[in-house]
Amino acid sequence: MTPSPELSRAVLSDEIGANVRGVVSTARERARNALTEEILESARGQLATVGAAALSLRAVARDLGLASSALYRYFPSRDDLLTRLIIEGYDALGAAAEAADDPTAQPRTRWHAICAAVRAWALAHPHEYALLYGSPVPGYAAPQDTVAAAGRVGLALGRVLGDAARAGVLPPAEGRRTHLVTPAAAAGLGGEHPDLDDAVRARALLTWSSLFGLVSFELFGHFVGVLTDPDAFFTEQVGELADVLGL
Amino acid sequence: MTPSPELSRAVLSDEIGANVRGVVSTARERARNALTEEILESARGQLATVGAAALSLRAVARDLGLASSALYRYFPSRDDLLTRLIIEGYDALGAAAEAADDPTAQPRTRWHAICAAVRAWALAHPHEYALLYGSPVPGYAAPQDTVAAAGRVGLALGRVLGDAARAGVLPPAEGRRTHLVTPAAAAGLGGEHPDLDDAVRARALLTWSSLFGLVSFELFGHFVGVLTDPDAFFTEQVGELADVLGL
DNA sequence: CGACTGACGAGAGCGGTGCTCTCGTTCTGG
DNA sequence: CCAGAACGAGAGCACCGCTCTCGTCAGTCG
Repeated sequence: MTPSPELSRAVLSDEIGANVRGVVSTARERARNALTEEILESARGQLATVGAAALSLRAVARDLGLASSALYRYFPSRDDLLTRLIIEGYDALGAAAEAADDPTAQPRTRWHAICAAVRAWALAHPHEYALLYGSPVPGYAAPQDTVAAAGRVGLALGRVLGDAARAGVLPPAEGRRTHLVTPAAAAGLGGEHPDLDDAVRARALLTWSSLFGLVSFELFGHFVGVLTDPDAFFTEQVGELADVLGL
Repeated sequence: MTPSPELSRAVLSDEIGANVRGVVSTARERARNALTEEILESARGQLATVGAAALSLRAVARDLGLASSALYRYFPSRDDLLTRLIIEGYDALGAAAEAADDPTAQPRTRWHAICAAVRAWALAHPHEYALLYGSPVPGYAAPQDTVAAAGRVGLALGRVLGDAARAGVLPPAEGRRTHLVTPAAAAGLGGEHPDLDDAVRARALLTWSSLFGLVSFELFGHFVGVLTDPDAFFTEQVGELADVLGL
């Protein structure tokens, strides 16, 4: 069990040495970054076409003309590669949500825009969406990196709620002083405002999960044979959720 | 490509010959049924402990002291075994929902009871729940058998809605004559009643998917660090959904 | 400048998977 | 009773994730 000198820290933590200044110095390091990106690029393609479950390291290696063992110099395991893709996915979805949000618009319009953007992204990237919001890999414990990225969509929705409160659009809250919602989460759900109490924040979490419930049901086939016009249905129900929020 | 005489129809359609009268005649058939059940029993155990992704036919065979190839006499592929487990899962969840429903109670109480039963079942059978409502296996097309079983929970909720309408508990509907909801699905969502129009039915589908959105988020870890009391949160939000439904 | 050390890619190999094919055996219906 | 179907075992194929070793090359330090 003596630690092999072969295994360098660089494999586990991407950023080292000269790279702290954001400058890639040595040729080796440049090659390493380039190949890492090529691996991710190939893995992204696999994910998009065959899905996470069928994504294989050996296929990525074949794609790049590498020996499969060489990949382990860059990602310690298949799970680590998937984790990276998960983070990228959350980031892409969050970016799509933020791009759709016009902070100068009415809260209700913003809510509609963000929800529509989430659904559009999911329909355009079904396998990536399934990786993010489908069944987690058995025994998969989300590393701390992922939870940060995962919050981005929720934060976008939380901003809308907070801005609505500060604009005086929300109905007055009872000022309930329970604590169903964690302080950390509450901070991301619009921050402090008299019109935002624990009940309102809890309802915000309900609408958040309902949004993904709607998208997941549509994407995973639970609405097959049930809906005639998924588009119209979705926008109508997003409106219902806005009512629940008081937007 | 001449069809091998080895492959009998019995492998694909369980019910044949003397079994149509519900009577198992030959010893061979009795043995076949018994072994099929043993395979399923072992597979259920695997599913519950390691999850669907890690469920392996070879492990089941080892468990039963069989050669792995022998399993293919009973299930043509791993996917077929999983399909069987999916159907059983939907059935078990539906049974739990129905068992929790007291048709003599108030609609809102019934709604709460069914939702609580769904969540309880999911928490007690996380891997089974993930198999039903997590990401579908890539390229997996749900056989017709599964959709029937899958509807059971929805039907239970639909009965509550219909009974509420007939009891005059629901607020009057606008009588909107759109058709977002399929006639077949509408039939299961309480049937025909003046207080049940397309808008109400669509809202029912929203609350249905929201229920599973809540449960999935809790089970798949999206509420970690967000909620202090998942139980209290859930019942409160189920109440909100009941408000949306007008129960 | 040269030597050493660490990073690297290739290849073989291990144990696992789903699935197929063949081959004896055993049961069963005509 | 006997032909044919059903069956279980076993070998084998093509994959998979992952490990280990080995020769090579680059970068650093004396």
